[in-house]
Amino acid sequence: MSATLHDVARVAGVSIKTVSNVINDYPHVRPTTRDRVLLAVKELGYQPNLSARGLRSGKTGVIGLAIPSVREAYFAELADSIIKAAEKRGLGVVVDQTNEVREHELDVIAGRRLRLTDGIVFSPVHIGEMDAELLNVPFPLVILGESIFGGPTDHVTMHNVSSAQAAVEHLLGLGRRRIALIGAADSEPADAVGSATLRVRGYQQALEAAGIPVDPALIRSAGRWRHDNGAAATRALLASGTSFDALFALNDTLAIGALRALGEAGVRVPDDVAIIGFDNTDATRFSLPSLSSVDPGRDDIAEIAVEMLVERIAEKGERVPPRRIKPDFHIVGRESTGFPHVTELTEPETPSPAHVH
Amino acid sequence: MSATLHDVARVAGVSIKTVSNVINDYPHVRPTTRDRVLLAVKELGYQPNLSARGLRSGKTGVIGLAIPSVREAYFAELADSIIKAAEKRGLGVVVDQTNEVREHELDVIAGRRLRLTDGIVFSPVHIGEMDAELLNVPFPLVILGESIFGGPTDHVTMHNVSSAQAAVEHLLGLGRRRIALIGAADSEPADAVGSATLRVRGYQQALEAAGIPVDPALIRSAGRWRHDNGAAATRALLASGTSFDALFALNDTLAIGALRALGEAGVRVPDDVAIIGFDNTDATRFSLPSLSSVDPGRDDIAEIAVEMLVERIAEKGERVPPRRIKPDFHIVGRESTGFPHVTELTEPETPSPAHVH
DNA sequence: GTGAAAGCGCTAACAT
DNA sequence: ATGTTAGCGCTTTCAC
Repeated sequence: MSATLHDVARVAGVSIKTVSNVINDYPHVRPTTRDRVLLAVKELGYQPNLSARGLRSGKTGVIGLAIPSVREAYFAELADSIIKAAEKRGLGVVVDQTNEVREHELDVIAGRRLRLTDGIVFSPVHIGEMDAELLNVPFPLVILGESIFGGPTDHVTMHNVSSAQAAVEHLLGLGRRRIALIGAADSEPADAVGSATLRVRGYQQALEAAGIPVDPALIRSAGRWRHDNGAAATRALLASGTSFDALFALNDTLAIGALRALGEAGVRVPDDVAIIGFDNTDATRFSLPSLSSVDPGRDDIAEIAVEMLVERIAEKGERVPPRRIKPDFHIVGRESTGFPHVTELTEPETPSPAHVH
Repeated sequence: MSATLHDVARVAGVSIKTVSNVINDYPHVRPTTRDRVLLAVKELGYQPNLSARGLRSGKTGVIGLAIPSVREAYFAELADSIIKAAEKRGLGVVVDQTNEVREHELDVIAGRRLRLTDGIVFSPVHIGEMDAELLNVPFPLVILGESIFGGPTDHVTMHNVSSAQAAVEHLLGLGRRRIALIGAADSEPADAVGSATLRVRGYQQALEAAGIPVDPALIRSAGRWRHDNGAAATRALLASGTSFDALFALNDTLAIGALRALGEAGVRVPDDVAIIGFDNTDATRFSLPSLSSVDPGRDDIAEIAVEMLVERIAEKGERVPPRRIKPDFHIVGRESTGFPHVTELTEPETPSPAHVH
């Protein structure tokens, strides 16, 4: 099989402790000794056994990311950002998909999944305030996207309420008054703090502040936030006969489904109906028309979450009290709300060198 | 800290071996003993230390997935399928993003990343036939998406050439004769076997079979297969003044970028230009117009890849010779090539139970 | 600055 | 059917 510390030590003519010191960049090693060891390492193609290291040190160098599904654009982009943030710190990422199943989410916080990890970044859907005590877990945990008030855990969340309010104000600013919403939660548990609930609250606040009554007929639930459900909710809205001149989709994927449904029905966007989505995913810049959206600061969220988790993993003894961070958001106006399209490259540029063989 | 086998053994009044037998479902344990052990397990909240198990057994229960980026729709959907296939078998998945950087890809096959895994599913971009010997790795490896001819590794690939040919035949069947292509490789290494090269070959074969000369002015490279590059390549094509009545985008994301660029230019799809993409990603069903595409059998690819990897991981002694599998593909006609739109739910239905608190 | 030895928690061999 | 023992490869005292 592969070489061990002992093999390297034998070849280099030193003890395994010295080899270990070199591998781990322990400073007090004589340069000549270090070189001898490194030579032996290269010669044998030695690679440390991470299971053994993990057993001894209690750290695996891997963190877990528990999200509903990588298949959904927001989470795909989030996972990309999380993986990059982890890689910067030398950490791997195990991705676990909860599929929005509460039992699966409970497994995550019970530590029944993702067990070879040093800590977990978790984006729950069905964990509410009533579950706060469950979050008292014996491993580092950072919660994303929801705010479990009073919980014992670090959170990196969004300004769900105020950014949703700003999105609706964006529509109001266009003179629209009959503003529909798709993506509300199907049912609302008493302790709901999910993104859907909070964004609906922002919608209501914006309308109330403008002196416009909230019309329940304009608020549609949509199940999971996927294209098909966005299209279906919009078709239902059209079929209901309720008139509307703007649409707030609680995320971009729903909005793109809505664009499709409106297009099929011959409704013009933004002339007849203005649309704004949420998340500012890559696809928003390439639909026809391009889609206005709320940029919730996703990259910041990922970076902060990983940084917090790393701190918790390194923490020993006295615990820092739980922290709660919300990055800034901003509204991005595009064609779907009457703004001009900008063809700038806004997808992140990643190095793509020529084929060097 | 957390309980160990010894703790459980002490509480249950048995030896640690018996506990281990129970944990690992070893059959020959007296039911009463088993119950006693399980009680102690529950009482102590015992969870096996996977690092220790990994060290001893040589297996971690985690596989690696190395792909260019989860942010790209095809890979997001692939990762979803791979994670589900792995979960069925009790395996976790560490996701590693190569970003199409060759050095990073070399790290993957050198085992310098994803080292806490039992095996790796790898979708390379810059590994060519000349690298075949590098694939002689000491760990289970399944290659996706490319076929390194004569390599020592299991492959699950697509019918890149013949399905691309079928896609172009689909366009020819509409009576189109000036068929452009976007997404060709920027440069072509001598040993290129990448998806781009193979799909271009299918394009050429289709044209040649139809007696239509291949016009290099109709073939555009596009860098990475992202929306922005698809739009840019299409704008360049339009700006070049070369006339075309159909467009084959080498993947759906490029195609959606192309739809955007054509829409901006007032070109009607499919009337003026018919478009077909590749991958049959979720987004194809919700663009305006909806996008015809090649369904390469992605779910099958994921399932087969994980199954092969699991077999290799379990393999001892005599090695089965490398296998090469290509699932069936098929062409999906939608509005962008003049087919009617179907509003069926074709995104996978995943369980989404009500909020049960 | 380097070495010797203990032991992390588990599984596999062997013994009973 | 259950117990005993050794040891996976590493890091971590504690010597020297």
